[in-house]
Amino acid sequence: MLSLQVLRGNTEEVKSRLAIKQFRQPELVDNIITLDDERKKLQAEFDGTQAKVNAASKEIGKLMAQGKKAEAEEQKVSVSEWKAALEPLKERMAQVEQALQNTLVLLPNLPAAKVPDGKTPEDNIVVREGGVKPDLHADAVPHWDLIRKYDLIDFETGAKITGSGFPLYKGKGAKLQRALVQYFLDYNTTAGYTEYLPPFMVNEASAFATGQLPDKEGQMYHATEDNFYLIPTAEVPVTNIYRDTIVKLDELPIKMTAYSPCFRREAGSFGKDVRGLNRVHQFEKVEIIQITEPDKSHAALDEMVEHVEKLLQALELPYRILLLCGGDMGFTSAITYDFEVYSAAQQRWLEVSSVSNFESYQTNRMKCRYRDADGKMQLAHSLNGSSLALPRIVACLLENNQKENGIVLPQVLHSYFNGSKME
RNA sequence: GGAGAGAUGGCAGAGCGGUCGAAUGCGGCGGUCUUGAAAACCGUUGACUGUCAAAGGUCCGGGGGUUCGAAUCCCUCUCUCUCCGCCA
Repeated sequence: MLSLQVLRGNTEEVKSRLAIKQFRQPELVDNIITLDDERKKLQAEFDGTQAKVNAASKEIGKLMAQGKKAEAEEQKVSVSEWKAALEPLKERMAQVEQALQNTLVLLPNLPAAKVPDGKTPEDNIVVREGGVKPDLHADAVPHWDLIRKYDLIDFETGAKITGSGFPLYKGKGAKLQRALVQYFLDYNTTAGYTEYLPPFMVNEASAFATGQLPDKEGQMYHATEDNFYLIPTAEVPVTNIYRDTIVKLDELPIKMTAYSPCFRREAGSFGKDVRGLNRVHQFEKVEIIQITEPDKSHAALDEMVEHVEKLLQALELPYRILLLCGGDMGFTSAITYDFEVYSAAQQRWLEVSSVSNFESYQTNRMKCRYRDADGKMQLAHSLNGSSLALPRIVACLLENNQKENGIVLPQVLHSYFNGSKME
């Protein structure tokens, strides 16, 4: 969440930048400042009275030690009067504090300077394209037909076991998943990311810290009996490793990677968007996460973008990189690049990665700080990105590499797949 | 699931209801000494809030209670450890 210092210090700038994010309630910023003023006023009053109570209590202790009982009793009377006055103050403070927090979490992150103004995906900027769109043979078909042809995924049985959108990978389909996960993790660890295998359910505090709660409550599966949430991405458990911590300056940047299944309810989707692997409730993903010093986070973002780009190049897939406009960005992000690969048989671009800098939005919620060179406590910055989300990569690998007699995998996967072709 | 023990500063570990934000050790930082380092010695070393700066306030797992006063007593929740049960 945004810090009060920023809101108070740059009120008008905050409002205009929120507008780029298509946030329509600038009055909330003023409400927050009013509430904070109120909070400070109450706090000052409370503290003053509490100070008197504390002083008198010490005095009573001394008087008792000296045997001056009568004087002690006198003091006790004053203390109880002060304490009575404290009660309503305390209550009022709790209310104001609660209202302040509740409003504060409604504000999305501010967009970075580079972020283009815009409302819809059409306003996103294509930063660059790479790779070559393949010329498919005449009988080329979409991946859902290839999946059936080569018996890679049994959607129907997945639906029987659980429900629609829970694919059952099978045979070479399952093996390809494993190969991709393995390859992606190796690629990331080689680049200096430390590998983690996190819990796949998180508690409320973790879901709040990275911004899934309260904003995206309905998009997560919720195990109500234990109040755990199934993770929508490894970002949640992995970033939370550093919740409530003060990291040492020389530990930064922290680079982490993790494989996890991802669970998304995604209510309300339909049609061709959800066909085959385009959109599912459970999928596999390898994530990269960084925690950095504030003045280095934007360079880290560029580095992560390049990292993911090279991975797509290694997979020999046609891709493009989009800089998202204010209206299409996530709630918690300051700047986001989306990666899309071209699905040749569907003739459309599919999002396979999203790389974002959250600046101090998550770390402020998480209380993840470090001490800078001057010994001052500062909020770190957090970033993450997918490298990569599997289903759509698989869809494109299948579609783009289909030949009359099988699917030819890119070179880099041969050793992981223990073969070069699916027939 | 049952029984018991515990949760204190970066770590380890004291703490009689008052003078405890908290002994001590280690670690960290600064210094003396040294060509440099080690050792030794001296000093220093939690966070939040508030403020120009301070004063003041809050925090000893979370929440509640007793008391003029709680790290210390009571209740409750969570977590950790040990033993038993169950089990991949």
